[in-house]
Amino acid sequence: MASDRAPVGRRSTRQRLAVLDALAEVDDFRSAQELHEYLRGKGDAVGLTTVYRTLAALAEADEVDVILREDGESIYRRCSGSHHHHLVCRECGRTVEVAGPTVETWAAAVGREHGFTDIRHTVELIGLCRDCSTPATS
Amino acid sequence: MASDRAPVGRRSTRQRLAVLDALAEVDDFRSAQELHEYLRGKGDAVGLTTVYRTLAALAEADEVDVILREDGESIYRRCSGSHHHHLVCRECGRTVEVAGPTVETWAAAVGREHGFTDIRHTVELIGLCRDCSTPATS
DNA sequence: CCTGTATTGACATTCATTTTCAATAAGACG
DNA sequence: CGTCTTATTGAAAATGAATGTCAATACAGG
Ligand SMILES: [Zn+2]
Ligand SMILES: [Zn+2]
Ligand SMILES: [Zn+2]
Ligand SMILES: [Zn+2]
Repeated sequence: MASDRAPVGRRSTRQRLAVLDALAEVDDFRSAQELHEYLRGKGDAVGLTTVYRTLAALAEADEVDVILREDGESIYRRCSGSHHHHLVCRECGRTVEVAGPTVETWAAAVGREHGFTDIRHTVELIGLCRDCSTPATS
Repeated sequence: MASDRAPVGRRSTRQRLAVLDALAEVDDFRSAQELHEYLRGKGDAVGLTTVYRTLAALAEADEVDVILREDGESIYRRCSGSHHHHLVCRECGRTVEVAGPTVETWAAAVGREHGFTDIRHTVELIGLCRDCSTPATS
């Protein structure tokens, strides 16, 4: 069944399944280090190197989203196939996926206007979710 | 004249002027390491630590723009005060500043729609400029 | 000039990510 | 099943950006 899920010369190993499981369980952005730690906690340990390699492969295959945190560390998340952006709460990390036809159009227009082609873009939104923006300390 | 250019307790040193000069000369995004190398080449050497410190201070004071390159390294550029985004050529690095009222509006709307407040955003465009998109090897 | 304090920079340190490479396991074939 | 080929793993070392340390130095005011 999973005919095109396993590119030629790609084997199915305990480690890869473990990383995929972890990504499914914590449906949220996590760094490679964090996932490695999480797996270790579950008793389902996977070498850090392998976590990095697996995530890189998944990102390459567009099976996960990668964004750069402000401190430069990459964080990964299992991701719906189609193109979209993220609205992330800077307090609790809650993430909402957002489709942005508006931005896509804008990006293309701006590029054309300046003679640029093959435009790609990075768009991330950061804010405070409803829960986290309450005045606090009741 | 430059009354508010030098915050209280900030001295004017050869090193700081050198970094500012460098930023003025290469009117383009450069990493701290690259600027350090550039200054060393000009014979106007400045310690790497100082380059980092100076850039951080300038960024803090909104005198330079900072963006995260895809490899996670921070790159800096002398910057016009008002808020804007960048359209960068992935080949030659040519940069165009772009004002994006469209995106600002979209970002605010999306945030509101999901109950988020205090929205900030990251928007960068990457493409090929006219020169670099020619079929090549003429 | 003198002096107090901000600043500098060589060096050490941290920490994410990558590289190395010998040991291991997946999967094909008989 | 065994066997063999090759992808995969992971511990340890290497890389490289960024930050911390701290004694030496230079700015600026008096
Ligand atoms: Zn929140
Ligand atoms: Zn988009
Ligand atoms: Zn903007
Ligand atoms: Zn170009």
